[in-house]
Amino acid sequence: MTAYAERMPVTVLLVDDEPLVRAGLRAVLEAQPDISVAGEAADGAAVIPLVRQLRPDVVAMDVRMPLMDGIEATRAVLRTIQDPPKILVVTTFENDEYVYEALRAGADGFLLKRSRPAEIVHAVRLVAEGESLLFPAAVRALAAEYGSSPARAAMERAALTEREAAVLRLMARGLSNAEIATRLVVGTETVKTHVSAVLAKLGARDRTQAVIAAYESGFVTPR
Amino acid sequence: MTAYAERMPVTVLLVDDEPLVRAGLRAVLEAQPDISVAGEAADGAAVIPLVRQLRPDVVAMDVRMPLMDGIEATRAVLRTIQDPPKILVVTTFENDEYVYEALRAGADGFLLKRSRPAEIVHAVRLVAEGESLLFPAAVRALAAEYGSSPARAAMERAALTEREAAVLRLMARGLSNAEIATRLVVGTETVKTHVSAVLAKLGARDRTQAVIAAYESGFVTPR
DNA sequence: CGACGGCTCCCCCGTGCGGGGGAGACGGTC
DNA sequence: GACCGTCTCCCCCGCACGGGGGAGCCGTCG
Repeated sequence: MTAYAERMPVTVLLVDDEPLVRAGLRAVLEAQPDISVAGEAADGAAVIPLVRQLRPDVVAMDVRMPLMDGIEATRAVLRTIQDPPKILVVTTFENDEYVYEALRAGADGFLLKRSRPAEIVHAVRLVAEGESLLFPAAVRALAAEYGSSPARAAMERAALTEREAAVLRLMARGLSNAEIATRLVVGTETVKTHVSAVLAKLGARDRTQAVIAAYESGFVTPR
Repeated sequence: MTAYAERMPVTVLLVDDEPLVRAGLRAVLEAQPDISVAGEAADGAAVIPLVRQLRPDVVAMDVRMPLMDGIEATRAVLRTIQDPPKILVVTTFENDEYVYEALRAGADGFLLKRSRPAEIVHAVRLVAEGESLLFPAAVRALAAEYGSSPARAAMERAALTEREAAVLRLMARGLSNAEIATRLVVGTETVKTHVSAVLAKLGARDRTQAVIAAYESGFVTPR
């Protein structure tokens, strides 16, 4: 179970007033073994203490929020926190005046909510590495240059393979081997192989212990 | 005990042009054992064949989509499909003219993207049961009556005895029946009795689902 | 008093689970 | 070319798990 957490995964704090968007970002990002969501906030006003506490590498920050918007929150983080996290501004609209405001305020990147999961993942990895993503075009260019399967390279260094992670996620939802097989459109024997691999890698004796490890490690999260 | 999957889970088709929203809805809905996402579509134009193929109970339909919008798609489904699925219109804005259009076109419900997960889940369950959700206020009222989180509500209704709770705690730490028996200084048959009671009360099919419910309800917590 | 619920233990029985082994196909790396 | 990792599928096999019964002991409560 020392799997992911050990090799310096990218930790992300999600800040968006819509739980659905947070859930989506979380689902997309947690699917990557080298990215983990450290926490969530529903408003910019809650960012400062959370950043202090969680020390995330990246903050995925919505622009429009009820109490404190993304611009104010970005300014507050950069002013208040020493060695601040990278700030990835998340927005709905292509040409959002607020986004440019946020970038002027010091945000490191720019991400459209309508982006494909691979692009979202890629954007998080890039800003974490210190790259700047100022325009959606840049995201696409970089994603294209990266190759057809962006996740592959990172996956190879991960403890769980892509397939094993998928199986673990379904295990953590309470699915039986047969149900997982149906869902993934493979045979039950294949699922058993993956389950055995997961158990071995997590040091779990049975699927219940594996699910516990998934919760304890943050691979899946309650709520 | 024929727990969740048996009792006719609600199947949902997600139709939204934004992958992030689909991922969010999927994450929220799949967290419920009695709800499963049958498929996804990125545009209203793809809905008809998918509905024919998947026969979902509910279609969660975005209003604004590039090729065919939710109104047109709703009309198309109701006109084309015999015994059509319930249509739950998903929208970003509180007062969206398009939503009323969609409702006039025959949609069964109305859901704001900014809704809390519990509300989303509740809305899906209700339209699946034939209820209509025409206004957000109705959703909130019902959600409020329902309680904070579905899993918690299930736990509260469960009313585990002291012994059953003790057994569940140990289950959630990965112990086998034999180990729990040793720990509690009782026979394994006794543990099995308690485990069965826990499964029945939580509506879980096996110990893994019980442990998941324990985490989701906050009965046990990570870390 | 009897009824009831919680805790304890017992039986039988089917099966899902997990370990062990092997194997073919594919895609990379060396 | 050989090699390795992943994904896929197959076999056998033992056992823990979970469902279905039943039963005795002990409290509380009407």
